[in-house]
Amino acid sequence: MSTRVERTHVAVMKAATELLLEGGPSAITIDGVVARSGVAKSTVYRHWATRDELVTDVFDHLTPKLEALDASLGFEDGLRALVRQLVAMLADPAWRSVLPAMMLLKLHQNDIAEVEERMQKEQLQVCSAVLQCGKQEGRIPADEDEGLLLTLLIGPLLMAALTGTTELNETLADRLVAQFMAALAPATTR
Amino acid sequence: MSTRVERTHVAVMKAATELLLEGGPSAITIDGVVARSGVAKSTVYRHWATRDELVTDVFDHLTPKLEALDASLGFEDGLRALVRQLVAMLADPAWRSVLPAMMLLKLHQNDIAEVEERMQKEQLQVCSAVLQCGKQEGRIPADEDEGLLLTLLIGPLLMAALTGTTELNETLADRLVAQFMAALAPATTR
DNA sequence: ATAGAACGAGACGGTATCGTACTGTTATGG
DNA sequence: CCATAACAGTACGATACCGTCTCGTTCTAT
Repeated sequence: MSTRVERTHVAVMKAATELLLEGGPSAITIDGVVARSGVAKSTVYRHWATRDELVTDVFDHLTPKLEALDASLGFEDGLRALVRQLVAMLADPAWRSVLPAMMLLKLHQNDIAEVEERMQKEQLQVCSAVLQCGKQEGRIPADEDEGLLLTLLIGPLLMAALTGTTELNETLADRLVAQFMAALAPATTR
Repeated sequence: MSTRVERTHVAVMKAATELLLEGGPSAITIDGVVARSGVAKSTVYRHWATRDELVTDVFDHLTPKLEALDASLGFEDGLRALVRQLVAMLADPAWRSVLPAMMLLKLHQNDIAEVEERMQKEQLQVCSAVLQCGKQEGRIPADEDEGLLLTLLIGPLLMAALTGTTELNETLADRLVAQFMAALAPATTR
């Protein structure tokens, strides 16, 4: 059993999230949230001081978390697991709709920029761990720029999610890992 | 010398574009455009029937064109030229700001979706020509999915433009081509 | 059981924006 | 030169939305 405060909080967040998915960020309207959630306006403003605060909270709750990978997997298996996790994340219709919204809003709204930054930082940490593993195994030169490698690795997934030119499935994931490894091979011999 | 009609048209588009870059799509306001351009509201509505029409027109005029490449370049040089052109396009600050806006709006607005679709179609044609060249040279299997290849090729550039994790320069371009070619090599031997 | 916190319902003022209408002025092509 | 198309300036009505406020009701913890 949950308290009343929790229930209304959840109801508002649910309504706001639905509005976001259906009509973009500008569709998150106090009046709209009130109408859809059944929660009174005065109650909404009891929980969030302003509309922007609510919007930011919605984005914050929608950012997917990347689970840390077991280091014992080793580089190649770890990489495969990472890409698989990224594919699952980007294949989610909700996130595919929210991601462009965040990309846009972060350019003009500091609140959203901070949320996006936190998310990226967390995800970068998980990704970086895998690359570190590759460096320890000698598959990646120690002086290699991690940001560059991650761009090469994740970029195609991002594009697939945003443009829909290619289906986000395991075929893409496997192909991507293969390409990444193939490009790495000559680098180890230099 | 230009006619008065052209001058006012340009003035309005310029003001609207500036507003878009400064504050995102929602910043394109008729009153805002009127204030900034010095063009009267009645005149704006003489050229565009509605606000959405103006916004769509702004996006349409901002979509970058990809120049068709000389087929005599051959596959590898053509690919290099293509990636160089894509880097230049995505390095443009204006386009880096407009692109996420288009990605979002196309999800909820048919006008913008059509503009984006036309752009993507044109660009795909140029990119496809290069891949066809590769197929003729036997560097790419004839049955290979072009969409998949382009995702692998362009994805990293798109990510670099959107997230800023890596600088969009020739280093990235060269690295990308190298990786792409390296991944292609084994595929020709299967 | 009861005091206090949380809530529902909705009125309200204020602001921003859209699109229209009207009047007088200015540029432009024939 | 002159008819007219294009323009400036601005008032206006219509919405949509934000955030505040009041008042009566319901839940919840002690």
